[in-house]
Amino acid sequence: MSDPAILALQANDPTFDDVWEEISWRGLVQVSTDTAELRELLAGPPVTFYCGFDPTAPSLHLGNLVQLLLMRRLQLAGHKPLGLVGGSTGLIGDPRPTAERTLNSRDVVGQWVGYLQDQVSRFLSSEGDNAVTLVNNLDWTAPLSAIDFLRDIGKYFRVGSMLKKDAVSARLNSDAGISYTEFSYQVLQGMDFLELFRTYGCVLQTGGSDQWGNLTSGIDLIRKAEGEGAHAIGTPLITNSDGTKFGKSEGNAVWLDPTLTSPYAFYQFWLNTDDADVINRLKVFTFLTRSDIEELEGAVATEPFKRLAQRTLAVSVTSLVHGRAATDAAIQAAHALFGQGELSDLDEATLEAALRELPNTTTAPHAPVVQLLVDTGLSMSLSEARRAISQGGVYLNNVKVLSDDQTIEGAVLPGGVAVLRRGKKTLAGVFVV
RNA sequence: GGCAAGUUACCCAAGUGGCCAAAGGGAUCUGACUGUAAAUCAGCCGUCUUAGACUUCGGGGGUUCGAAUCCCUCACUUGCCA
Repeated sequence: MSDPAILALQANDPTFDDVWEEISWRGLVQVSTDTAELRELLAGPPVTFYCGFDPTAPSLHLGNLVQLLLMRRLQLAGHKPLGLVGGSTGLIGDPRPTAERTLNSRDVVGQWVGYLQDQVSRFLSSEGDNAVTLVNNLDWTAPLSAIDFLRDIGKYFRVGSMLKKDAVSARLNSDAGISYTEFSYQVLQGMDFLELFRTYGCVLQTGGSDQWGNLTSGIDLIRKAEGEGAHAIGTPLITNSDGTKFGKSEGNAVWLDPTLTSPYAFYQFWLNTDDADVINRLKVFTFLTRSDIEELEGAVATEPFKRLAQRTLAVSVTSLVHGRAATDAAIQAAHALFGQGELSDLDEATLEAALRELPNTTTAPHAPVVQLLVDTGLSMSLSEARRAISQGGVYLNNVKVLSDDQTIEGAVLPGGVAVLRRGKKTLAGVFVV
C-alpha cells in the first residue's frame, strides 16, 4: 500500500544535530521521559519503538497523521517502528474526558482493524533493517483468561495510581462517571508495551499527550515486571490559534480515507489554514526543511495575500496522503472553480473533471435547486436549502439564486453540467442527463 | 440493597399545566469587509411545498379540553447510606 516514490522523497533535515533536536523544533514533543536520556537513546544505535491506533472509526484522521509522521521521522533516523492497531483496546474504549463510549461490535472493530493497518503501513517504509512491523494487541490479549490477567498483570497495578490518571479522575469528577470497562483501559495499554518490550525489545512508545497516563502505565509495568526502564514521548494536541478544534472541516473530522474525505476537500482544508497556524502546520505535517519553512514564514509576513505557505502546505500534505495524481486533480479543480474566468470559457473536460472531485449528483433537467442542494449534501434538509437561498448564499454557475422555486433549467453548461455553490467556497457538481 | 437528585434541540443550559418549536450562551451556517484568511458586525439556527401544518423535551403507559411541565413504570447517570 505504501507509495515508495513518496517515501523515498522524505528525509530528516540534516542541519539538525540529531532527530531529537528536529522533532523538538517541529513542536512534536509536549511531554516525555528524561529528555537527556531520550536524546541520547535516539541519537544512538537503532531502537524499536511503537505507537498504537485504536479502531474507533473506519479510517484514521488528521490527529493520527501527527503520530504517523513522528513515527516516520524516527524511522528515517534509523529506528524500527511497530505499528500497533488495537484490535482489543478498540473493543474496550479509551476513556474520553466527556462521556462513556458506545461499544462497537466485534465484527465492525475487526473490519476497522484491517482498514487502519492498511493506512498505517502506507506512511512507513517496509523496506530495510528497520522496516515497519504491524502488530495487533488482540493477538496477545484474546488468549488471556480473566484469571491469568488479574494474577499476572493486575497485581502490578495499584488502584490509587490508576485513579490519579487524568483521564480517569476527569471522568470521576464529572457527572458521567466511568465504567469498569474503560477504567481498565490503561491496564491493557500498559500490557501492550510490556508485551512489545518482551517480544521486540521495544523501549519507546509515542502517542498524543492526552495518552500520557496510558504511556506511563506501560513504563511502570515494565519496570515492575522486568526491572527495566522504558521511554515515552507525548505529542501536543494540535490546536488552532482561534481556539477551535484542529482537524475539523464543517464540523466533520478530516479523514485520511479518500472515500470519507475527498482529496479535493482535503486539499481545501489545508489551503484554508489560518495565517497564524500555517507555519506550525508545515513543521508538523511536512518534510520541508527548516530553511524552507523559515522562508515561507517570511512570505506570510510580507505578502500574506499570496498564501504561498498555505499552498505549499496543501500540496505537500495532500501528496503525502493521496499521492501526486490526486493532488494535481484537486489543484486543477480548485483552479477551474475558483479561477477568474467565466465557467463557460472552461473546456468541458476540465470542468467535468473538476466537478468529479466535488460532491456531486446526477439529475433530470428540471430539478429544483433546493433538491439539488440536498442531493449534493450542500444542505442537510430542504428547509435549510431554502434558508440558504433566502439568505442569498446559493449560486448556480456563479449566478445568485434568487428564488427557492428556481430549477436548473436554462443553467446547464455545455457538457451537461452545472456548478452549485453554497456560500463562498462550498461547491458541488450537478450532472444532467 | 436503601435514600436523594437528575436525563431538554449539535454542546452547555433555562423552563414546573395553556402565552413552548421551547429563554440564554457556545458551535455550525449565511451576509458585509477580505486573501477561497483572522477579527468584527448582522442574520439564520426542529421538519415539511413560507402563511399554515406536523413531529420533538430518556423509553413506555396514564390523568387532562390541553403536558417538557402532574401520576405510574422501565432504563441510564450522579451523590449519600448499607
